[in-house]
Amino acid sequence: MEVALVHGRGGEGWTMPLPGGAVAYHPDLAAAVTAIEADARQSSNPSGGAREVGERAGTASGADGAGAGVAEKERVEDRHADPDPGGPGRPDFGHGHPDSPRWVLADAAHDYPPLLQAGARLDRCRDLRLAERILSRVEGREPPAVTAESDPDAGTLFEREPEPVDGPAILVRLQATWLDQRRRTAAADLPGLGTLLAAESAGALVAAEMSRTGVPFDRGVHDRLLRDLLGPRPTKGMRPRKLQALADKVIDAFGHQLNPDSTKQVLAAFHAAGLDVKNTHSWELASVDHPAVEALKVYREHARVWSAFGWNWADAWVSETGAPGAGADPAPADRGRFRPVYMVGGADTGRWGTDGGGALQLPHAVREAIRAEPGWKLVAADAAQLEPRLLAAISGDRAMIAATAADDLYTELAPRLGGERSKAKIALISAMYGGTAGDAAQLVQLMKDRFPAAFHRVESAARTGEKGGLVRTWLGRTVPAPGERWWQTLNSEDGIRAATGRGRFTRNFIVQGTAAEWALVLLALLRRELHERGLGELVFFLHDEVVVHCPATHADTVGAVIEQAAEAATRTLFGDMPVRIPLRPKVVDSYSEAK
DNA sequence: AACGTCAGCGCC
DNA sequence: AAAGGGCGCTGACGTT
Repeated sequence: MEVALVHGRGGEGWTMPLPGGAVAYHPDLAAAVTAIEADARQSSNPSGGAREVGERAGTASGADGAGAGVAEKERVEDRHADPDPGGPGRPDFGHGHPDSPRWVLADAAHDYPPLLQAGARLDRCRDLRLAERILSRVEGREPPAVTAESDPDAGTLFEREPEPVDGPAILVRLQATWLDQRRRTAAADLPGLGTLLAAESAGALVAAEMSRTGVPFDRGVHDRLLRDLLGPRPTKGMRPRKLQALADKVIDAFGHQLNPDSTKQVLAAFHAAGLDVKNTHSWELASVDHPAVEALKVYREHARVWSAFGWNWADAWVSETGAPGAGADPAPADRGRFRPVYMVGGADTGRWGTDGGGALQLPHAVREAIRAEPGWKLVAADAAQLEPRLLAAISGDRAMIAATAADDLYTELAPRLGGERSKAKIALISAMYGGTAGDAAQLVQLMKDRFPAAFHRVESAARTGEKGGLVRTWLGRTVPAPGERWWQTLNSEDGIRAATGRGRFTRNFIVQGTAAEWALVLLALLRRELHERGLGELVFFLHDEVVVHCPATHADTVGAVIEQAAEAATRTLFGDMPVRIPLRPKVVDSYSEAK
């Protein structure tokens, strides 16, 4: 087995060719990174002309089936032989040039940022850590816990091994893991699994790139929003003036001192006022007639913005512009970029999470501060009613698939689901989430009558989950198997509750998880297209919406590209099935104008 | 002082 | 507006 260490321009760290044009990569030691940084400084184009690492290292690999001039037909055939394909005709969603390898990384979240820092861009990759989790769960197991012991740098890739491995030896481990995963992917015999692994890995690249790019953010606007809501920024340890006034209103309403942040004190205060409330949730208090209720509600809303998305938050998460694209104009002083850390596959369903920054919970109250830079626009696009559309697709319910032709699915279905749009919405959401309260039970019954295939799909997922079984998304992402404790307590009261809860989870999993993978494929295709055509930068992703930052002159083109990517994502998952999943792009200056 | 859990609520 | 799956983040509170 040939092992190559590629120095300088084009390749960094340890690499080793693998079958099928893939290249194992490991960022060996700080020394290699230092060398890259020195090189990047010399080449003096850290942003606009990011180098394609793949373009050079591919020649170093000399791997089979990857020579220049390979006919398109052969490439397609090769894809069919490959258990790890990507998008249509383009393995792993990269641009698919013959000399562009698939980089096999132990953990892109760890290994890719230094490469980005050095000015490199990976076209496509396989993330072994993310793939391992997906494959383990397909097999009904839990992936090994991520601990210091299983740190790839210590040479123990998904297995505990006492002796450290370093230098080229790590590549042997990477290769073994990759081959093992290929074998398991093929053995799983799930037609979408290769696409899922490719999309997850592409997502890892997108996440690292987006964290680096950041969301354009206007500190001045943010400060103005906060001042309007809270008053001027207070000195440390003090509440903002307007927030303190709200706290005083709560105190006045109760007629005695208390801390409105303390649920214990608030609950006691309601009890002292002769009101028998179980807790202080907003919905529990909604039916309570007491002057403190409204004051408390407003206090909590504002306190939330202050503590979670206020000045301290901006200090911690908004950094200098460093705009990769918006080069020419010097950015105004209060411009910055919000740079959250994304966790690909952070939720079991495959949705992303964040590790700090709260990017996935940005309140609408501060979204006005997310603003395009001068001469640029934000193109924000969200998929309307993504989950019910995917329920139609995965269940094969013909009547519901036909209804996805409409822009507003709920209005389209209303005549058959209770008459009003709002009732159709409850019927669908309750079917997908397992709701039973209020009108829900009756409306779900309507679902059963009018759309039996769709109804059966979520019901059987719930039944499987209650019994401890496994359910999978369209592409094959699989729920975690129940733990030992789940089985042991099965017949107790707690066990029954846990089983019902798991049923609700698996019911929702097939829909939410398929939505997550559709969005992942969309992101992967969009990333490739934006880069190939040099149109703009992906800056934000939130479950079913994307935001691209681009020069104003490109905005309409970007909108069209986003719509095309959505259509391509739908075809990647569902082929000729006549399901429609529209994505509505909107060109705006501020994120608050979207939606 | 540091850490974990809970209640509550932000987003999809 | 409700119903209800998935998250992250906060301050309070209880424990070490």
